[in-house]
Amino acid sequence: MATLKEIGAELGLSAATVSRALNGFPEVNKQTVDRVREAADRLGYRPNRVAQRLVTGRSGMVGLIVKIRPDMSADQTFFEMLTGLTAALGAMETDLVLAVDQDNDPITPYRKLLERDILDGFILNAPIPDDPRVAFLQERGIPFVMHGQTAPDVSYTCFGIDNAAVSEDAVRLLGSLGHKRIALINGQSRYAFAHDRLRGFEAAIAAESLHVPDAFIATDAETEMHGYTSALDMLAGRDAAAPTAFVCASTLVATGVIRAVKDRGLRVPEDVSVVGHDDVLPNLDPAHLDPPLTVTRAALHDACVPLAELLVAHVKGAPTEQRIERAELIVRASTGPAPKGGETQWP
Amino acid sequence: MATLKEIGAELGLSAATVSRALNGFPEVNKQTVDRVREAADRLGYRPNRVAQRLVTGRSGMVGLIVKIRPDMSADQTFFEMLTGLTAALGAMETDLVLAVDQDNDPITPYRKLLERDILDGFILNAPIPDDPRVAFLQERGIPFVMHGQTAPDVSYTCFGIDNAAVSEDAVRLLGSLGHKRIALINGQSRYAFAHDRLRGFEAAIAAESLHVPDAFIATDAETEMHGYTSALDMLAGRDAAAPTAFVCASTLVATGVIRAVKDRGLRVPEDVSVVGHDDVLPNLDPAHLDPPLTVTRAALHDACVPLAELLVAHVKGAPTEQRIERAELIVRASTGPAPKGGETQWP
DNA sequence: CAAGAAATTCAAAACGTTTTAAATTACGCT
DNA sequence: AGCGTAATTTAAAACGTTTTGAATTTCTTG
Repeated sequence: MATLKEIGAELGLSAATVSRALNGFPEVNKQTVDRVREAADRLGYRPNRVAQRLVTGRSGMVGLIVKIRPDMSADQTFFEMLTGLTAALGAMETDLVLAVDQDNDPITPYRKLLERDILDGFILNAPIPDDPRVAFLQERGIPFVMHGQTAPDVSYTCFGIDNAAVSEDAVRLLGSLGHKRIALINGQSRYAFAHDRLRGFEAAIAAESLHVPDAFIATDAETEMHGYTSALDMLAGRDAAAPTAFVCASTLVATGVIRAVKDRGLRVPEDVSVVGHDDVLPNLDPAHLDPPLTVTRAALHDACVPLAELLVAHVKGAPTEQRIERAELIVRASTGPAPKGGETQWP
Repeated sequence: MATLKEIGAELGLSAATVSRALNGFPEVNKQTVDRVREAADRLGYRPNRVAQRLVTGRSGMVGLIVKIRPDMSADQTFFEMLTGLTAALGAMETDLVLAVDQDNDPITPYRKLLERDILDGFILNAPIPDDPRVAFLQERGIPFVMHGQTAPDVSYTCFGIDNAAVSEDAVRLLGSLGHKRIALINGQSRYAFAHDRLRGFEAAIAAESLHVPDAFIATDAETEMHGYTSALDMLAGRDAAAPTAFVCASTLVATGVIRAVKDRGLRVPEDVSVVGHDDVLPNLDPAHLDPPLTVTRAALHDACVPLAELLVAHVKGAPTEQRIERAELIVRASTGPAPKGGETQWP
């Protein structure tokens, strides 16, 4: 309720000095800083955000556009990101404005929100290869941060994990355990991350001097059921030709794969090894599966603070920056040595 | 990009007159209004929201706090409301700030958001009887609008449907068709709406001079499965004592009830009538069920514009206002005359 | 045509902050 | 003392709008 001017009057200072004292400018006397801090506390000063924004020219709000599926079901990961982002942005005095994308055209919601002219920037998620949103925002000079990236090397600000390395780590682990026939049950092929996973998979397979038939690569797996049916298909062939290891898009898909392996009368990891990827979502702990699941792990909520920081910095004028981190490989009981003698182990 | 001052300079007017012209003040010359409008269009004028907010003292942002369940699944109705509210508020130059409630304490998220001192008011949903949020906000004088109400007569601003009337209309219809044994499969008992539905149900039953045993009232039904199991339980008793009609909390619950009736070897509506309540959610059209479902209908998205209007008006100083509308009764093929001769019809 | 009323417009203040450029004070050194 | 420099503070402008109170113009009417 108190203003800078009031604090200044209280202490016999100008509003300018009070402002500088509270914002930690170096040229203000240490004693003065203390007096100002005390008075601000005492009077319950809270900066008027609107006034700050008027003078800085920024609104203090960034946009997130949520894509809704036709059935309007919420993505399991949505709330995880929403919680993390509101918290991370809130700590930086920035608000998150949500809009909902119901159109087929991916950029109309951005255009609509920009027309209202109240946003400093955007957080983009779920990039697809050659994402049209990137071109749209870049040519207008609108700051944004991408969660993930549309291609291995990009020039815009982004944060995410190295999805090629995710597959590479999994394949390298399985290769070192002697597996020769490794299958990939990949995620939604329209997204860039799935392309990266596939690329990393193929590169690692080649590096291990292995060969993978087309039938060992499934796409668009999202649910437990997808994992189940895909794995069942691959395990249904002649035993000698079936995979001995699965690299899965997610923990959820991996649970389906494990169920398929068991239904086929096989054991994990004695007959078939399974690797998943762990986004660290609530109530889906890969360590509590039977058997505990070997995963590459990168908590989705760990992305929120970096995303917020990168975006806010960029809005304030910082140059674009790319931060791509490596997921952690956590080996648990779902991976083991390739079955000895190969096909003879099958029931 | 253009400012009021620039438009004024262009036309030889003061910024004040331009402001008034654009805001439709009556004292400005008609010709001037036209000239200003034209120039504003031509120069692509957009009012600077931040400046407006600084001078009006309002932030132009209202808060919505989303309650997340332990499993972090999104409420089916959440996106429906989110879409509608962002659109309705956007049309009134107001932004929606979302926060996520993960606590058990229902008011901490409100306190946190208020501390940041950037919100003009709140939209509350899913009221429970004697909702603590109401007292909290009222004693601080924070404007809010409630979707629904905590009790039949309240003094705060709210919008919703008459949930007692929902049950009354259903029971009255069934009564007029000769049904004597009517069951209620009610929603989550912690919410106020379920209390209202029960109250209306009991009042209507009494008005029809009927009697309903306790076993005919189920609570906390949310899913298709809840409807299925509850109905199966009630239909499992001696035929002569089983209900001939069900009043259901929702369309989803009603689909479960219909499935139970069919599994029991009975027909809808020849043996058992079913009434649901239609929130008009995507991909859940009661008219396309088999048989088409008789419902009380009140589209959830129709609440968004009134909620936005009531809140914005209240923020601007309008007194509290209660708007409770009556849901529409739509009779379809799932309701019919009570089976003749009563129990003799049963297989 | 003057006076009064009505219609229209304007200049200036206000909102609360940041920032620029200038002013003041303090300090060290000859 | 005096001078230059560094440290600290200030006054004022700026952001773009709304609103107040006054001023100007136009219209009526006697």
